[in-house]
Amino acid sequence: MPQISFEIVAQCPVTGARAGLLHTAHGVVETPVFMPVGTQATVKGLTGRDLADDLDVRILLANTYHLYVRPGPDLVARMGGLHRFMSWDRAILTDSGGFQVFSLSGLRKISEEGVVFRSHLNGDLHKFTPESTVDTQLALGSDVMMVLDECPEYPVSREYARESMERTVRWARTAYRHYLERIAALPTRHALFPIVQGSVYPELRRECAEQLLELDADGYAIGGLSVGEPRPLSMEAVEAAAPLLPPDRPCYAMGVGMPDELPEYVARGVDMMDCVLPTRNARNGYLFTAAGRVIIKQARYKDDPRPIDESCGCYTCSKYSRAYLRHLYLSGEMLYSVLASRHNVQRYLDIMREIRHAIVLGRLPEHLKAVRAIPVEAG
RNA sequence: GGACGGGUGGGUGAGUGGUUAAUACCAACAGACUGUAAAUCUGUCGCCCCUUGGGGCUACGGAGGUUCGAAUCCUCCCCCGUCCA
Repeated sequence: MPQISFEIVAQCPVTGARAGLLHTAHGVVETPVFMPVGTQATVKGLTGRDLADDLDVRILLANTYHLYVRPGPDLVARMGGLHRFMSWDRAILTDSGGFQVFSLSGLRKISEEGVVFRSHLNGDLHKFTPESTVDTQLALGSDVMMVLDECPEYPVSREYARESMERTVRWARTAYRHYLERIAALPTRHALFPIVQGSVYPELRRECAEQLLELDADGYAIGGLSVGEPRPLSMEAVEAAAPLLPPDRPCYAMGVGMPDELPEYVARGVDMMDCVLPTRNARNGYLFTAAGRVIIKQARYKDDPRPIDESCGCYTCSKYSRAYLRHLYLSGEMLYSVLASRHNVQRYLDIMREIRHAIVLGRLPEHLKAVRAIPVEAG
């Protein structure tokens, strides 16, 4: 019995891109969707009011590894689960910690049973297994859980990519078996997505996708993207895997991407994405607009009275000038991060709404053509 | 008037004979960031020239001097601070 369901409302006849509705235990999500990243049970700089009432975010992402090492799944469970703990009653997807296998590579050791981590906070040793990460995510109360995977770096040899991919498939089977046992006894609904790996090798991607199909999961993810590889190779990896995944289930491209990449992934069959870029780049002075980037610290914006993006309806753009935001940035004021993050997340959500709208109207090819013409630098 | 202390590149401030166009931090300017060890990190930062690497010029309050060589030592002068008259 499905834990979440996916309803396709429109499909692009040219690309096959879909507009859909993802029904979760915590509400309905319009797809294609961008999920803001709230690693530590918070989207940095944004309140629940910003996210829900203002930006109308329907699903966000949290991280199992980070919440595991602090404050710990037991505490979160005691506080009523992650939704109640962070006061977010909409959907939550949790990453398994698989990405940390990659990003904290100096602090971990991979074996067949799982990964042994050294906590980046205090050096304590922790072991993550396919089963334990399911349990941890269930303790958090995640709506969409991810299997533990290994996200290999780039470049990686074909040999290691295969070895790693095959281990990820074995982990996914183990996790799934455990998951099915656990949810049978639960009244709540939690999906578990396997993750397609295989680095930049299309045949490994295909092989991985085919093997994961046997799990008959509610949705599938494509991982290992944007780990340093040239963008065309990311696209190739998705092109290899996405067509093999079940057409009636959501496809989630993990950890992507830049604004110009989002429609490209959707056009290749992706329904869900997440990325730290809108929030991290906001804090680092890099703002996204419909007309290209604005690096707010640049001297050219010193006395620019315009909003970040004249076509944006967000709170920041309705109230504040580039000159003011630049001043806040250079002064190191925390309000800068708040206002910039709100704008960048708005931009990402708008990008997804525009894509969805284009699919529903049957105009995705025209939309793709238009967005490909957006310059790098805003005026 | 006297006694100390001090004057260094946009700022603060190291450096007390060569390896110093001069540490570091700040500012300024530019860049990176993709399932967040990130409110982080990197580069440039006297002028001119040959587009690697290098060459030339000007620089540590001012003027002289000692020395193969001075931001660094000596002399005088000018400023600033503290203290004593």
